[in-house]
Amino acid sequence: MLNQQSTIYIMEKSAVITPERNREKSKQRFLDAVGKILKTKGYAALKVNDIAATAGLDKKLIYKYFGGTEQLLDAYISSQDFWSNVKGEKVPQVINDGGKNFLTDMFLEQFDYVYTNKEFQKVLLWRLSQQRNSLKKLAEDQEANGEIILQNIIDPFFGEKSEDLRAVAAILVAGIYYLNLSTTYNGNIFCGLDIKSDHGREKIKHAISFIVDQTYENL
Amino acid sequence: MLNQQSTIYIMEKSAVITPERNREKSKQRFLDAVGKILKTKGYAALKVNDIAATAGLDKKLIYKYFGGTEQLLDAYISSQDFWSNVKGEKVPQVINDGGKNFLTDMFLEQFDYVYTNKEFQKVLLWRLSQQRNSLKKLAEDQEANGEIILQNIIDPFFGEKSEDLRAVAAILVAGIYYLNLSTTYNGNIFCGLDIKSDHGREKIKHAISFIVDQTYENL
DNA sequence: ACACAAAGTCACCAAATAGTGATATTAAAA
DNA sequence: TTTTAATATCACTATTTGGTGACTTTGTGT
Repeated sequence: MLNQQSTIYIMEKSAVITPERNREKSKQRFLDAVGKILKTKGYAALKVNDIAATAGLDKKLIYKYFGGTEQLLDAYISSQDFWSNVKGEKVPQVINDGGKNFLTDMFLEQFDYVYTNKEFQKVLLWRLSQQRNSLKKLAEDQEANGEIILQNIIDPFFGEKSEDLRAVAAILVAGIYYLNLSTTYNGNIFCGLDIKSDHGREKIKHAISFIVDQTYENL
Repeated sequence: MLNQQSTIYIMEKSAVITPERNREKSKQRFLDAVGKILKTKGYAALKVNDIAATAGLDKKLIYKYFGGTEQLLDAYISSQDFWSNVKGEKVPQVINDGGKNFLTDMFLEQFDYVYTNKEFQKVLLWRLSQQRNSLKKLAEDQEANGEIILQNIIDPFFGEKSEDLRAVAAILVAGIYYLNLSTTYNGNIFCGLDIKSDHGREKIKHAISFIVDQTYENL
């Protein structure tokens, strides 16, 4: 009568949904829950109660394992590696076009990456909206990654005009981010182009390639 | 003894801070309060209690005059004209360069406008983060404004290549937005350029001009 | 089998927030 | 002056959210 056990046993196939009593696995479940909520509801919905419910565990454990929601979020952020596609390691060994093709491909790839990766989109938004040190660190990591590429590819080729290409790159990266963020909530049309349609996205990609081309030829 | 009046009278210079008992003026005070909070604390801080406190009036009036916080925010948005700087009326009568100078100036002006106008920045963020019809309508208004310019300047000059210039314009506008948003929270450095320094901003502006130039010459 | 430490749950408190009924205040009409 | 209707305030409730102490459950070593 007293203390009705809340653990639910599903008898079919002997599948048992029950806490695993494994600290590490439980921690991971909280981290996963953060990712899930972030992806589906955005950073504003990252509340302890919700996270605990999503993880299927008691919120008390968040305080026990991480110290609090803040630290859990920090742990989540540092557990992710969003810049894997823009890593310095990807810089090719042999470059004979000043890196034009490499840069173009990188921008185009990034354009699709941001488009498909909802979690990354939410992190971008999160970064714009919240003062959190771990998020700031994310931005710094990104800068550090980019810097490798810039120094290895752009600087040698453009010499003293390097900063001018950096400015073009900045506009491209920023544009790629915002275009994809914008279409999520604001609507699909931007400057009269449907950014969610294949046609619209092709036009944008074409423009990206064009801008890089022109920069290499006429800067 | 009972019911101590909270209205505060400041005797100096006979300046009296007191509710004006004027519905329209009070409504305006609420709208102003929304703008003030938005500018200083961002859209997430737009709570009834805070808005009422900032306006110096009771929150009950928000329900009475607007119906609720939602409607107040809607009223605020429609009371503002955020696209005043990108209005179709600004299109010059005589164009002999295909609108190149006009477009360049518009982009450069927009770059500075977003940089200085904190309220506008918050609205951009707000639009990216919230599901609110009035915000979506804002985006549509913006599109409508831009469309006038695009149709009057770009379409006639670029003909069937019009969509390709629209794509370049989309990247530029989006880049201008994101670069300025990013530096507010993420840090000043973007692609190795200090977007808040005069030098960095000059480089970006130079890149904007360069991209428009190249588009007009080589698209 | 037993003790015990770690995993996990639950009931509770405190603070913040949205919303409303009862009441007071005042400008202006009668 | 009195009445009245609109303006405005206040005190209260309900809900949501973050946080914690006391408890139960369970795997493991003795």
